[in-house]
Amino acid sequence: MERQGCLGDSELYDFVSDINLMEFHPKSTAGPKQLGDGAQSPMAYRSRFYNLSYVPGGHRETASFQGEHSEDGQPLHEPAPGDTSVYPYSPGPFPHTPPPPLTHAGRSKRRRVISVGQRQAANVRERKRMFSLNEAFDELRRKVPTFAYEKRLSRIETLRLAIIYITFMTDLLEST
DNA sequence: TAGGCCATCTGGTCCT
DNA sequence: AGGACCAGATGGCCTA
Repeated sequence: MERQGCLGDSELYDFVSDINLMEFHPKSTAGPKQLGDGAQSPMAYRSRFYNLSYVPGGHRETASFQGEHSEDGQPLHEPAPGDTSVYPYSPGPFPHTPPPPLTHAGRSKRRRVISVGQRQAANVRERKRMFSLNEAFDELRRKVPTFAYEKRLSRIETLRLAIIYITFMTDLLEST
C-alpha cells in the first residue's frame, strides 16, 4: 500500500502532533484525554483520535464503475424509442415512495411519469455520478497525509482530515 | 451480533 | 422534457 500524501515523516509527525492541540472531536469518545494511557506513539494517538483502527493491510477498494450493465450482466441502454411502458409506482420494497401529494382536484402535483427505460437510464446516470464522486474522494485521500499502515479513510474521515490539514497548513503559512 | 460504511435504487426538486 | 443533484431507504460486507 502506497504512502498517501507527500509529507516527510518529521513533517507528518509535526502535523499529527499539531492536531492534538486542535478542537476536533469526531464521533470517537477516545479524545485527547486518553493520550497518556498507552498511546505511546503519535500514530497510535492519532488512530485513537480519529477512531481509526490499526488494520495491517486492511483496505477496501472503492468499487469500480462496471459500465452500463444490469444486475444480470445485460448492458443497459437508453430507453428504446418505442418504450412507453410506465414505471410502476412504488415498485419495490422501498417504503420511501409515499403517495404523491394530491391537489384539490385529486390529481398529483407535478407528477413525472417515466418509462422503465428512462428509470434504468437515470439509474445508470446516478451510478456514474456517484462513481465520479468517489473518484474525487480517492483523489482527496491521496492528498491528505496518512500513515502507511492506516486503514483506508472513509469519506467522512477524509473530509474531516482534509479540513484539519488545510487549517494546519494555513496556520503554518501565516505563522511564517 | 451490532454498528459503520458503502453501493444502489428511487422519487422529488431545480435548472437548462 | 430531461438531466443533475439530493436525500431517504435498503441490503451487503466488514470489523470489533
